[in-house]
Amino acid sequence: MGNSRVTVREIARLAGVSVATVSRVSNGTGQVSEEMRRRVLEAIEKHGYRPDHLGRALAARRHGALGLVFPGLSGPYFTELIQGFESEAVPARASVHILCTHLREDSDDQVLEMARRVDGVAVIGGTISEPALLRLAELVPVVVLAGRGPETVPSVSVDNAPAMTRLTRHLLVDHGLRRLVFVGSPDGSPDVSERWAGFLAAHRESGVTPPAEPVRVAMQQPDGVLAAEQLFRDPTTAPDAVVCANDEIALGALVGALGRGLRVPEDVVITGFDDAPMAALVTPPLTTVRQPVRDLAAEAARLILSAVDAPGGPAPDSIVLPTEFVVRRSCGCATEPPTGGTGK
Amino acid sequence: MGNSRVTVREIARLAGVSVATVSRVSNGTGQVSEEMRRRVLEAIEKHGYRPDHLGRALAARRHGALGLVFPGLSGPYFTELIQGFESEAVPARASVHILCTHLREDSDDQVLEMARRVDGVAVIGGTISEPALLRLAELVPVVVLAGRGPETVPSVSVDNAPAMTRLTRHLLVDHGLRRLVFVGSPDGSPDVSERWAGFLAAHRESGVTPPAEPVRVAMQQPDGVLAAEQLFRDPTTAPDAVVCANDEIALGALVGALGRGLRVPEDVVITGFDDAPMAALVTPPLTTVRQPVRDLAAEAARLILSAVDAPGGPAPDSIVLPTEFVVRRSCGCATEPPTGGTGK
DNA sequence: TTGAAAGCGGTACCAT
DNA sequence: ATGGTACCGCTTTCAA
Repeated sequence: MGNSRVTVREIARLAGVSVATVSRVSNGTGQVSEEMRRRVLEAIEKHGYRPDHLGRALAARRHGALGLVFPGLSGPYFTELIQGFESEAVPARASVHILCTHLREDSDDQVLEMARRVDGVAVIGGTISEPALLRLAELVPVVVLAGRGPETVPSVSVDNAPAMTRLTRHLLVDHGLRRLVFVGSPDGSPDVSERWAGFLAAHRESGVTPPAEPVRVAMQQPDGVLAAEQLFRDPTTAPDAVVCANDEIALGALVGALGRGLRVPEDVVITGFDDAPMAALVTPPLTTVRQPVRDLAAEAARLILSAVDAPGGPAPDSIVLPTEFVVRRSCGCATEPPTGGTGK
Repeated sequence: MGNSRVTVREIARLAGVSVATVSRVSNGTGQVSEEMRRRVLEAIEKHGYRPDHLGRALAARRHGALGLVFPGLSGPYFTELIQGFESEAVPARASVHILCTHLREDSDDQVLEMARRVDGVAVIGGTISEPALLRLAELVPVVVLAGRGPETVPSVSVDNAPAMTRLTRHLLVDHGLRRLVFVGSPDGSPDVSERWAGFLAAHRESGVTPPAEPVRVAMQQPDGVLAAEQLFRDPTTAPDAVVCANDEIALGALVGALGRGLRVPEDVVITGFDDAPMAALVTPPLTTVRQPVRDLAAEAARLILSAVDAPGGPAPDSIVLPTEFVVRRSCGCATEPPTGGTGK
């Protein structure tokens, strides 16, 4: 399997210098005379020497890798997340390990195992147990992405609750809607749980009785159409508005509603969360909340990277990024006037 | 950062045995007396010793990691792909490194860099240059996923061309459609290029003149709606049928067509490829080609894993997995009679 | 400036 | 069955 078996000693022998010198040259550290440097470089070039990552990592006691743990990637949200994370990791010469705990019982162990192969880990909120998170945090720097961890673990998230309150208030107050439902499972995901809380808060604020329970479904398009089927089966109990935990669900619900011959927003209002690329392209375009997913992940990577570089430093503060309410047609608005920050 | 600093020597000293014995116990290799084993286990337990992955990897000259390279993950296709790959890697105690070359100029270098950190790599067809692929292959075992590489590099793919020919023939012959368009870019993706070829072949077969060029767009839902907008802007040049390179595009095109007030399949037929979960759930359900994405990735992982275990062995044969034509309503069929293998 | 040598954390061969 | 020890490939003192 090729020439990857060339080692420092080999090069040292070939160039007639010591391994220390080779190391210095290949790393650009220390002082090396022009003459030596030339000889070494020549040998390196000639034999295609590239320092072995393992040897280097062992000596440096650093893997040069970051971990990213999520439930099971799906949809544009995770796409953005991974790319945002990579956008910071790659320039820092750190590779990215991913782990989908999705549907696996032993995910806590898997994560702990991963901790032995990376310098730091970002965990999507809700993917592993709190004890496991704590254990993990004493092994490597950890940050919770999209959620909140125990006090000691920093996190990066968005202002889900106020954003969802704002959106729900718009439906309740500006559009006078009364029978709203919330689609999504607050149980496993901190994000969704906060959005559900924001949904409830807006109801409380307006004195409208909210539904007792959310419609619990997963976060993908198919789940949205399934939810729509269930919600619109019986016209007498059908809601005025379907507030979805994310755009994927909303897109599915929209397809499902349209497929049953309903008009949106005339017969039913549908809203999302994320502002995924499709949100603006469907008919009617989706009213939603834009969140900076890429930045979120990039911020997480940055936090970890700096914790890795400054071991023993103070735990970084948690970060909450702002969202933006995006009004389009699916909520019943004719145009898009009231845009702007979440506003509190 | 916790007790991860416990080493073999430490444990050996604590248990009053040699490092060799500790190693034997912690690996379950060799013969160890009950007494020794107990003492060692006790010390291990007490100090929470877990062998360091780097030390182990260096000694074994094996990373215990596999790489997965793709253009830029998006949509259900890549979700399935990653999970299929992981489903084989994780049980083999190999972690998964991912690399999205998407929009990066130096992807060839990135991939070569990755090769130094993993034992083998799966590369999605069309993501890196052929020279880079060859270089890569002399560093570690490589398999091309969804595409074909140079003769010496094994690949795993599906029978794209015949499958697409079958689907197109159905439109041409069974439905008598004449003005078909193909949406997708054959350029970067071997999969798409084969599907385009299959599309052309069916036309040739039936003596129908195919469009001179495909409608080149990326592989996601937004691209599909954009394509629809462009295709249906001018009614006089609108196609009878939109054959999409994958379901994502088809879903987008469907949304776009429906959004413009067109009826599907009455006004225009739309077909996909993949049989993603949404395909069966939209209205009308999508006629498409089912491909075993998960199996594809799992097979790739298996191939790499066995190449890693049997270094110097013969290059494994390339594998072509069968697809299944799935007839639903979007092609104009009332029901779903003609199902079955691709048939050749 | 350069080199010898001591690790980094494990594994495994070779004696005993 | 057990222990001593030489690696694995690279970095980094410490002397010269």
